[in-house]
Amino acid sequence: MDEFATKVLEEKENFAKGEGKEKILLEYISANPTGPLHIGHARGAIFGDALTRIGRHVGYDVVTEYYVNDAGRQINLLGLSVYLAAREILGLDVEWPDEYYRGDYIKDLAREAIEKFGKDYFQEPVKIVEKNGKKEGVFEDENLSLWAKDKMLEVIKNDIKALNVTPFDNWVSERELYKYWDEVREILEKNGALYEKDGKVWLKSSEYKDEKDRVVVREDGRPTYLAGDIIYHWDKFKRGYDKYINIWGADHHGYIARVKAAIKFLGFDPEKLEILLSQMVKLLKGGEPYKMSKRAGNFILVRDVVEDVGADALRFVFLTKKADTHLEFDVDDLNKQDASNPSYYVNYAHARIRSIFRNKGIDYDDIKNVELKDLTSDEKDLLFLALQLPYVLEDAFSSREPHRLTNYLIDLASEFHSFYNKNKVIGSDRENERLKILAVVGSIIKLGLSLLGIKAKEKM
RNA sequence: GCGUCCGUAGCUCAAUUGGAUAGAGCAACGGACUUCGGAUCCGUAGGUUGUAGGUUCGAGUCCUACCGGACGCGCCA
Repeated sequence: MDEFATKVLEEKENFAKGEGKEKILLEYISANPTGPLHIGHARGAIFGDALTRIGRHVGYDVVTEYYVNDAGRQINLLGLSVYLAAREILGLDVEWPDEYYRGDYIKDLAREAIEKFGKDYFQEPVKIVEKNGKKEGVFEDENLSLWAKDKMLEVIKNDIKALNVTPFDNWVSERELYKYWDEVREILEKNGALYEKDGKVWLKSSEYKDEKDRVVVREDGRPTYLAGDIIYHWDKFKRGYDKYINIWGADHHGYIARVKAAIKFLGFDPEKLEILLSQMVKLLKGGEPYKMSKRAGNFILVRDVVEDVGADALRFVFLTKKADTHLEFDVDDLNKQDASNPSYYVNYAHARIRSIFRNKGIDYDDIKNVELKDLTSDEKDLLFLALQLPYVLEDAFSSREPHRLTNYLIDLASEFHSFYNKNKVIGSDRENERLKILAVVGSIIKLGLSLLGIKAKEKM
């Protein structure tokens, strides 16, 4: 054990590092660029980032990717919403359709759009038509839609940064992928995946576990969203990774079968695609359910929560639980900066250790050559647990369950606090041995937290 | 109705993937050295793991049915 303890202190943040494992493409968040990230997105974001950090540390070549849904109806709806909001600001008549995005960010965008495009741009009223019993706005100006989309992407990038999520390696645009549609369609046809019916083109996804076949080209010739996703996965698989991981919101689970079917029809191995679901977060506020709807504009912004409690506390809360089970918590609880927040518990353990070294006026390096022998059982237990980190990391990544690392850190902190209350360090006749053990524990906590994207506190 | 997932202490969640007496935190109660930082520690209490069967040496974990909940069942994304 002494040998490993010394290794922890010598290698510091490089302890338990591996290399040369599988190449993995990890796609996550991929929220529509039609609004800022809300608390539901945060769970997937934090989950994906923890996986990335842990995976990279233990030696996987993890490449991260965000798929930008910058085509289709939602983007059009965004442009329409900004246009209408601008007219309202300008004091012009507005007839509201049934569906449009609202919320302060739309108004902010509208004000900016007036600056950028000029007042005259918004003179023409929006025609409203009845479609399937719903009032729909007719809006065809791509310029405003795409401009608004780019603005939203900037906002999302800032939200990602605020969450302390490692910057993405790739941003892939759905819009740009459609130019490969003919090529992909040819492959599908050659593999007998498509047929025509009622003037539409269908994918035989029911041949591979899907409930029914799916339309990929509409009657008017426009490919559907699924077509875009097929192109995207074709593009992914062509890039030749060992494994592909997608993190989706659990509400998309019904989509898995058709995408896997498509991959098979493209001639690739669907087993290489692993889809992880991040369950919805059920939020309460003051004990009452907090209903989130993007269109209604009453959702909790990542930005606001981070401003309120900090990214670290939010990350810790999410990373203590499995990502694919339901999670419920009260927004008001995030404001409580007390013991009910386990991130304080772990951080406190670290801060205590640092405090001991401050009092002693030395650092970890100064005691790394102390030989550990004849350890008491308390000392042995604590050191042994701290040295489990490499196994925990391996396990947390291969099971895709970063919460195992978090719970391990809570265990380790608990073991330490207990030890601390029972055993004097400074001034004891085993001072040097104990300092070395605490140095190991401190290093491990710091490293573990950093792999969760949390910075260990020196003082609290 | 069909499909996917879930149901563990009053509350929020764990349980080394089928292993020994199901564990933490919060809430409750009782204690701890005038502190190497009490944001801590020690203890008490709290459970027939939704219900009923089944598989086996062994089930919170696997299978079946039922009860309860979430989500999906768009030519939206």
